[in-house]
Amino acid sequence: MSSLKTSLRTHTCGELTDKSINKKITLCGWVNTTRDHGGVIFIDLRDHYGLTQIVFDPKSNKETHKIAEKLRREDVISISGTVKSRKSGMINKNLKTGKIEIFANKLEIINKAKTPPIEIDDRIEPSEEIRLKYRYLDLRRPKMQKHFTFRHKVSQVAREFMNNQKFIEIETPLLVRATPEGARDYIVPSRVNPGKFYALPQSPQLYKQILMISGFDRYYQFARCLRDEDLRTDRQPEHTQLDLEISCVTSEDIMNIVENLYKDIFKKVLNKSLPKFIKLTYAESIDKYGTDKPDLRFGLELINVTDLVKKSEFQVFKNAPLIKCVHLEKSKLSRKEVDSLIDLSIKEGAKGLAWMKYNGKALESSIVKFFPEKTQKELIKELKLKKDSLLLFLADDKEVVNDVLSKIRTELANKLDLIDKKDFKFCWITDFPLFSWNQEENKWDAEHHIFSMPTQETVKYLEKDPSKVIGDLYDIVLNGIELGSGSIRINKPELQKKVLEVIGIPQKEAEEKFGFLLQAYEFASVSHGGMGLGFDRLVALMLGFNDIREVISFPKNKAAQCPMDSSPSSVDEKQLKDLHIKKNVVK
RNA sequence: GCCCUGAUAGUGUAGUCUGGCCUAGCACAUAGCCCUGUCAAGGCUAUAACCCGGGUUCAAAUCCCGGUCAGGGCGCCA
Repeated sequence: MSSLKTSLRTHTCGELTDKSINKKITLCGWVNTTRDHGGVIFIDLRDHYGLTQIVFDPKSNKETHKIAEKLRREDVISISGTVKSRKSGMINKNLKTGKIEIFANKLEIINKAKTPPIEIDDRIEPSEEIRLKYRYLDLRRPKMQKHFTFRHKVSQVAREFMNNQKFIEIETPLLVRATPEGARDYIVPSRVNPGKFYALPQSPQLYKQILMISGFDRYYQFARCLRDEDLRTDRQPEHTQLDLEISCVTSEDIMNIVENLYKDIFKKVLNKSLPKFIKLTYAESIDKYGTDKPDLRFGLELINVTDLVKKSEFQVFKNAPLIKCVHLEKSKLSRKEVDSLIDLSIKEGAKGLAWMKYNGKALESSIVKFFPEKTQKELIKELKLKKDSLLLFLADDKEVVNDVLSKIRTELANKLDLIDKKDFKFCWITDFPLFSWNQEENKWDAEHHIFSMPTQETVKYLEKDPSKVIGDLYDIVLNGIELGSGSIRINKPELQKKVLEVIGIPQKEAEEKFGFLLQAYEFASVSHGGMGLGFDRLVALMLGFNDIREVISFPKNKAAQCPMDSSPSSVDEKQLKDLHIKKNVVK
């Protein structure tokens, strides 16, 4: 007997096989398709588990056949009947239940359906707008049912892994203190505290650190994180992260645990064995790929040629602080395609993109004449050019070269189809600088977050030269997308205050805003660290999507609205009055 | 705040570059009829659309201007 048997059904639409021949059963579900032959009528009945073919034969039951003639797609019905095996020629191999069919002798229409505005079908992909407005119908589609079953599986494997590693799941508040750093907070007015506001958490960061101070050795949580910032394909106002924190660890320990977590997930969910994750320092990653989120599914590493080509008469190269190039072997790029890459570089902020082609004997391009023969020979030799090698050069200051050339690298890979879509290449990026210089505000910013521990070797530069301070920080990157980041936390209040001072939060302000955290650390904590792992992104990538809305049940549109329930909405004057809030909408 | 792209029946699209052959094509859906073995059934018939406003032109789905909406990106997102 089925474990999913209820008072209203004996089986689901996805489980009956030839083992159940002649059984009397009851199914309940949606009419997926009807095929009326004038006489016999076939109905594919659908529920979460699959499809089952129901047969209405006028010869055996006139009454039900008459009702069946009226059935339309998406009506919900309950049918009782007998499981019959199909003759050999009539087996449907595309269906789990394709070896059987149900001869109905009782049919009850539970609910007639209005004609749905979208097909419950994976053939036609409706527009984003329609999908979100009728999300409940969109979610009925087999594809979406699969996405959420898949997501559930991933989260179950992750939970199981965490539990086995002795992590305990602890929930932290949704109504929290607003934070001055980082993203814009969603704020919630407090009725009982006029003029005061809670914030919705951007992450459980402070709470999990405090949980370590409290002595909970290993914590995790599937935590909802909220940010009031503009949306993107991979950014929603709320997203889920697998948040974790561990006591008495080094970053190595944490990376090991997280690496094993991902390996376990890929093994158990996709049956894929992942090799050991590559580790790059921030400096190495910037050097080779121009970004701290490198996509390692393809090569095309950036080559620093500053010293090699600086001596040229080419003004652009002569004056540039950094010159890097990408070496494309066996290039078949047309002049037009190269031009479009040049356009891309300009759009992304470079002044241009220089190129040279090697024909097997000599370099060709309009700029070759500016380079002494010796330099040309060195280039050919050093970069091991072969016939039809194409070099794309970018000369500018450090930031522009790395930023733009990394985009050129990705563009090339997409254009030349160098990426195996089924490949998953994880890597760790470590040794991030703790601070970055904010030119607009003329101050230091925290590169990751303000609670990260400086490394022992570089902590001494904290006051003299913050740019030299390296954080005990690590990011996990999958296929060029940042999946999560973490660090060992500062657990000494004095050091924390110093770090806050560097980024322009003086002691007094620090006391006011983070006093509770600093105070907690006064009571002594073991060293600890952790990570926040983007869960929507992981699931989406595993399924081959960039769009996280594919794995979020009720996402917001680009304007952060939900077309289904029309949120955000206005509220009653009474509600506002209770909250001591006056509307002052400026347009 | 800025940039780019798009808007054609219920849904998804063709047509727009190069105005006229568009009385707007196709698929799915919907309605009706035929059909007793189909299976994302088949056949026939029918219903149904050029986002809004202005302009250019003999003529606008098509070109121009303004707006609205949607999507993608930049900024922003420690």
